[in-house]
Amino acid sequence: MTEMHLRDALDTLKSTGVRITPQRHAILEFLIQSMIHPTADDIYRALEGKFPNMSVATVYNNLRVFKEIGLVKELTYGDSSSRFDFVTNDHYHIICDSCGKIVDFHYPGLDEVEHLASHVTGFQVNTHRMEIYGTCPTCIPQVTKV
Amino acid sequence: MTEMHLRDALDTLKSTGVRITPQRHAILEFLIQSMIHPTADDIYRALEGKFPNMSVATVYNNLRVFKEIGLVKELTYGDSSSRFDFVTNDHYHIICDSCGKIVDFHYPGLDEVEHLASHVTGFQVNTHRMEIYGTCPTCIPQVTKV
DNA sequence: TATACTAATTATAACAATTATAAAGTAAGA
DNA sequence: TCTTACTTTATAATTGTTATAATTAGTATA
Repeated sequence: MTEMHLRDALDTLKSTGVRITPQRHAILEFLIQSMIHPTADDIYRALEGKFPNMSVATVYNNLRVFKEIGLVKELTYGDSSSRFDFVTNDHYHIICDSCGKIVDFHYPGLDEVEHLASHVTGFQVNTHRMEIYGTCPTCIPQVTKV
Repeated sequence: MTEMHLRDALDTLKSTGVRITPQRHAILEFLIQSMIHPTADDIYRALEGKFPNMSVATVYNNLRVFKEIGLVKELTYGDSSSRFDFVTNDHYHIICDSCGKIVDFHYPGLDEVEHLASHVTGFQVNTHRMEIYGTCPTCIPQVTKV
């Protein structure tokens, strides 16, 4: 699973003429196998064992590159720093207001909203984003108790 | 229309025990009558004529207060700074990728998504956000032309 | 395989949005 | 009016992100 995604991602790099460096390889690998929708800093700290000299700028630069070629999505929630998500099939996120955990879920039918929005506003629609906020099962007891 | 919203908003302040200061009054008034979903800095600059000594911190503090009592929503898109939106009835935003314009539109049926998400993930759902991205009618000619 | 060219990385500085702090000022109830 | 707790102000600090310039390293080509 991870290997397949990684191989696909590296192919995408090759076919778009983006050089495959050890840092890029490692960042992609981490993004793919990570389930935590990491921040740039998460990635930086996760890889500083393997690349003691890597600069934060490298992380940001490459995340920008990955975004440009469509491998990665940037998630900007209310909190200070962006999170990054390796793009597989379309999914949405549900976020715990209490502990911040992000869980993926899938919902097929949001194309209709795009059509309506396009019709009402005259925009040419490209894409959309949606997030749901709530309390995760782990946090419900704490939040509910008086 | 503006007056009504403003009166309601001031009532909300009173009933939640938040003091009504001239700065708060002006920030709310600006948020309500402004159609541009302003940034904190937009607000600050819009009011520096009326309040030459107002501090940016005041703007941020009060936007936080307004958010806490539900008068205002913070919109965090990809770009650097947050935008703020006075909460009236539920609406969504469609954003032009080319010029950044934000247009409101209304769509009733997203409760179903909340239910499904709740069912699949076990979360207790509070709210959601959605934005649509595309090209606005004004920008379509520029983007389309070869 | 060696060479050369171009792009990527690093280290650092700069920047910009936001938040923290402490002192001075003020809204609103007694 | 007086008092007190909350707000504002001014400023400094913090933090996430980007720009710069020099060094390093992929990759195509011979």
